Amino acid sequence: MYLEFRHLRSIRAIHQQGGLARAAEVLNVTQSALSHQIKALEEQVGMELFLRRSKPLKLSKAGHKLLQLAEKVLPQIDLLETDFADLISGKAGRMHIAIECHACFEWLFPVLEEFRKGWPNVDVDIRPGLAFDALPALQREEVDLVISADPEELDGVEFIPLLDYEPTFVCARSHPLAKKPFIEAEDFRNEALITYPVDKTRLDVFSELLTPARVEPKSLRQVELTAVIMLLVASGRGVSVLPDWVIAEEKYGHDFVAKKLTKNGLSRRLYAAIRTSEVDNGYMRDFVTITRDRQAST
Amino acid sequence: MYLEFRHLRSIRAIHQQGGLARAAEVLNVTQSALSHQIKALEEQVGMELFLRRSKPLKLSKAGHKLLQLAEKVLPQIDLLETDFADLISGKAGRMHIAIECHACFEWLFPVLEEFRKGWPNVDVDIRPGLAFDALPALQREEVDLVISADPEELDGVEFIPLLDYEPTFVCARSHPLAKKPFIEAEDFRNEALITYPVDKTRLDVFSELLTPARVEPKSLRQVELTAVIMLLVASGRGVSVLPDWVIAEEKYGHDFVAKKLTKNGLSRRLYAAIRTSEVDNGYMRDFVTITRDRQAST
DNA sequence: ATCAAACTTGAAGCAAATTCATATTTCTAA
DNA sequence: TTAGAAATATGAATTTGCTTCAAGTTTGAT
Repeated sequence: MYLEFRHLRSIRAIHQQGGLARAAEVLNVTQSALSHQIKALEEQVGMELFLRRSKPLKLSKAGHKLLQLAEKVLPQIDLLETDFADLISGKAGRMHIAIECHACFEWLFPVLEEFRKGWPNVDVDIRPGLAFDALPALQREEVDLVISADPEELDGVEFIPLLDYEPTFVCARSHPLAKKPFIEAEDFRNEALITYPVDKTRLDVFSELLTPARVEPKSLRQVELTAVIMLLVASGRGVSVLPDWVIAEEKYGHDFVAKKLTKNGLSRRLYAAIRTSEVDNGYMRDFVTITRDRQAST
Repeated sequence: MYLEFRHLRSIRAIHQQGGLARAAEVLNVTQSALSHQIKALEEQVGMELFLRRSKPLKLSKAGHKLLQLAEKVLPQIDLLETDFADLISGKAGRMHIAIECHACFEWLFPVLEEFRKGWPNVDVDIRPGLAFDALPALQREEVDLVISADPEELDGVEFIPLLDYEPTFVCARSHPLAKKPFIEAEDFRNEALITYPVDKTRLDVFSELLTPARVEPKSLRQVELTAVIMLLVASGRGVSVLPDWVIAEEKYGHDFVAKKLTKNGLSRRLYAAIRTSEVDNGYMRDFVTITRDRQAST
């Protein structure tokens, strides 16, 4: 059946106005056009849509069905228009986040919790599992924001500083290294290092310390969850290097000690990678603001 | 916004097929046409609907909104088509009934109860309150069936016999007339007659008996409800004339007696008035059949 | 780097919706 | 009943805008 919104609009208008002539005015067409249109529709459908004998042109059974559909469907288009207006004005949108760092969950969740309140029409999601090629995915618009510590010159992508953190050494209270004022690369030679299960190049310990110093730890163990890492460390099964914000979390207890790496400590910076076309988006900017504010307040 | 179903169909097809070329085949247009159409839509909306950089053409945020609408709306058109098919084939329809006789409720309700089971897609309703000009309303298609005892030659309307009944005299057991073998017009001269609140010309007692005999009852009282009439009659407050099927109803008790009117009794016939165009409708015929069957089985 | 596949673009053609002018129907009131 | 007015229907002409054609551009794969 060849039905179009135009037809539904006509049916509704004719019903509301109670006649072709008035409906035609409302619809900004001639009365003749409406007459032709309805006639064509009736041929399509194979039934009369209106009862012509009565003067306040009444709907037939089939006409009622059509009107019913019109009243259900047409308002949805209006809704769509406001949706589009929201999208254009930047009140609505999508912010699917790819995180390259496992530990980021720790601060990201609270930030998103706050964010959602201010931007109810923004579709927020976290997409783990594509840590490896998150930036290409950003360019392909598969995700909209990548949390990364390694900014690079990339076409159509901008890196906005989010927060600074300090990769920090942790070991059990009873551990021999717990007595040193700070930790150096050489200290890892005899240790069992616990890390997240990602490539060495993405781990601060290696990229910032061990690889330049050409030091390999005695053994390596990869663990998915931050809580488990802390558990293993606290019970003396190994040492680890984690961002300072993780160590500050109360929930992991106090059976471990944290130490600077190198005399002055390391410093790393996290960035939000965003498509250049979206850096001015209200919600994108707000996400950055919220993150920085929370960081500053701790 | 100028949106049409065509656009929704296109969006859906492109999404399903993953590309303009394949979608164009499905939609039976050239791929160029689709390209133009989408481009025009995007200009309308003010946003891109698809992400062109990726090969399996992906939807943008705005595109998703449209797809969402399409998946909600397009199936409803298909439903409409089956509705229309039902209407044309006569499986669905409307049967709004106007009754001229008050007492008809008694047998009509059970009939409709049975009818509904067989014709779930027929919209059944009883419309009291237009007893006076029910037949013009039938012609104007405001109602679809009129129950009437007075068939007339009317353009586009047919009268189909439904059932025969006998207008029967009722009075209290203790009433003097209860002893007579049958009742004549003259017997009403000293009686208080209770009738439904309608014009005399529509009351069997008058049209069939009293008016021809030029007899007026001592007094007249109009009562709406059948049950109340029976109550008044049983308690000796007056006499009445009702169809035999009412008197047969168990629920009205047995504190009254029924008598023939005139020696051989009166006989009246009820008709279903239907527009000629609908006499062959499956459900119209079935309504008649059900009514006759129930009548025969009592 | 080159080729093929897929999409875009502009101009021309064409079908279908609209308009104009007029006829017909329906309603109202005398 | 019959005008007269209002509303709807109809037919031909016109215009709109969708579609196609033909050629260009981009994208992805080898």
